[in-house]
Amino acid sequence: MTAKPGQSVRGSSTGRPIMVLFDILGQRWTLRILWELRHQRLTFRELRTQCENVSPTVLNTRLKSLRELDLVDHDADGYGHTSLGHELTTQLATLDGWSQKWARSLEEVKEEG
Amino acid sequence: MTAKPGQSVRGSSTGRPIMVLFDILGQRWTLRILWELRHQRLTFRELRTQCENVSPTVLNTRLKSLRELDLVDHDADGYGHTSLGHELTTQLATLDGWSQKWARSLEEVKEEG
DNA sequence: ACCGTATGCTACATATTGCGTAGCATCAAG
DNA sequence: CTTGATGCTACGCAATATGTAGCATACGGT
Repeated sequence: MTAKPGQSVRGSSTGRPIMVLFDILGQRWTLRILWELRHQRLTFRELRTQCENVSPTVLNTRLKSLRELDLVDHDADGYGHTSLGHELTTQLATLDGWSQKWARSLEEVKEEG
Repeated sequence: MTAKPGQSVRGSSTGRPIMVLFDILGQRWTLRILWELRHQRLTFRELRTQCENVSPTVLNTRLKSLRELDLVDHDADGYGHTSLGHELTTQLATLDGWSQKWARSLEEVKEEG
């Protein structure tokens, strides 16, 4: 069962939306799945390939959750973002730029140390 | 061992920073830990309490990773964000507002359906 | 010296979750 | 009536998380 905002999730009985969000994003492959769908819709098998052959068991479980939470939908062209899912992924996209800066910063630490 | 940018992580051999970031954020409690430190430093035990008594095993493992990745540090006042950790958490903070909108949207779907 | 309390952290057994391979059912095209 | 693509499930094994207990250290008070 996928927890929804307003319901208690593992690690939070408040049901605060941010906690629900952290709960699902904190499951392996969820962030990656949203990410891989950022530019185009993908079939189940294409998505598997993009996600380094994640096991279909996990992929299916995640897709079920993401569909229940109205972040991903499914049609004849395969899986893709809903409008909400698109918004979320847009927010996440800002992390891409930041992560590159972060990586450079870690490099410097390594060289200095 | 904590993967760093440039090294291959579970699910990605490219070492792309965004993948490394997704790898660590996609572990249970990581997002929550960063979140709870957003306003003040906390001791190990305070942090446990804030995180609904997460097991010390997991908390310690996460803190180790976050320290290796220069997102969290530790001093006499306990654990807190590094400047990089603060930046990251600032990015995540935008998710808080979005998640509330998302929760309202899910409510509407429930009422309509 | 001794106690009470706080700190960060580890051990260990159990429970949950994820993984990888194989393969099923359905459908459309040749 | 085969071939290839689809979405998806079964199942056995491995990795990860959980929860309780407790250790070692440091501090202040008596």
